[in-house]
Amino acid sequence: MEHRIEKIKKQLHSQSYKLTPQREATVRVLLENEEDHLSAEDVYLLVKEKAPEIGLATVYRTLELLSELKVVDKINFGDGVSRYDLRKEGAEHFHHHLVCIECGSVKEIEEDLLLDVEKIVESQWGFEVKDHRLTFHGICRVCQKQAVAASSAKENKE
Amino acid sequence: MEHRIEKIKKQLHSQSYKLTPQREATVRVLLENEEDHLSAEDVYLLVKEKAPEIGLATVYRTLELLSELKVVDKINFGDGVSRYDLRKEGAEHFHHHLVCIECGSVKEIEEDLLLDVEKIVESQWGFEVKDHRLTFHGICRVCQKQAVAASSAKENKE
DNA sequence: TCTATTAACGATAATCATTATTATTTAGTA
DNA sequence: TACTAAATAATAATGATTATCGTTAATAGA
Repeated sequence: MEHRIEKIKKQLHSQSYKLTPQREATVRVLLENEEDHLSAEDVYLLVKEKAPEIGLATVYRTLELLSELKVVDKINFGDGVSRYDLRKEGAEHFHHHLVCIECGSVKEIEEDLLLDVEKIVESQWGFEVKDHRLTFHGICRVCQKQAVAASSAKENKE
Repeated sequence: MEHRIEKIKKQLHSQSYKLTPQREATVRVLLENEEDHLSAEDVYLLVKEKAPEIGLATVYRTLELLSELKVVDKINFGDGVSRYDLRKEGAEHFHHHLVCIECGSVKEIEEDLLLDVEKIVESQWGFEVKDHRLTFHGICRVCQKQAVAASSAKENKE
């Protein structure tokens, strides 16, 4: 964890930004909740637990800054809120998401599945790909099992 | 065009919705601007040209309805506005987008490039894919050429 | 060390897209 | 023709995000 904070600190310094206590607190919250997809409000509330004097605007400013530096990715699942996701160490690309339309869960895929597709896009459309966003909507493993269980229960009943 | 409106009318009727004049005007605007990625506000202004009495809320409601019926897809390019895109006839999936980070242009790709990737997701993550959203960010053909032209001009100057 | 300069901050007002409300209109039907 | 429910227009309300502005903290030079 400290190692990653050091790294982010260097990234900030390289663009002559500072890692202020507020920014550090925000980054720590992101690191501690890496699995989640926090909204700015979520981050604000979590940071407030440790540093109650922080302002919401600062959280927004920090997230925006981290987003520009590609430390976090700003994503939007269509619910009207932006969510912020730490980019994994060394990852060049945005990771992919699996959004379950039943339970709303979001799972991440680290593997880059788009290398071949990007080659096609570059050769066929002459488009130089810099980054991508890929989200699948569907039914997660858990909900599939529940659906099966529910339908067999119904059969027994009938 | 009339053919496609008829089809949408049937889709509405099948769920016992009506194709009111306001809804029809909205659909026509979408059909006439199929290449663009209009925001609700954009649609509203265009519809207003033909049917000035329409209200913004009605446009929102109509777009939401068409979105539920999968007639249009609601997309978000991260600029804080939802955009609405007619789904092509017979298309089962959302089409892909190429967003240029230089000039902001958005190009569509009709071909489904994700069939293989979806198979991997289904087999490896047990996730039943229903739909997808794929956007590439990068530099379009035009901007690439301009960059080349600009750098060679610079060389000549030096 | 002291002061000037600037970045960063907190509080809060402003903005803007979207949604909710409500009274009215329309279409279909008995 | 009158009844009922859906759909609408106008507008108020909401909620996320951004801008403003006075204050604070960090840094650099005298």
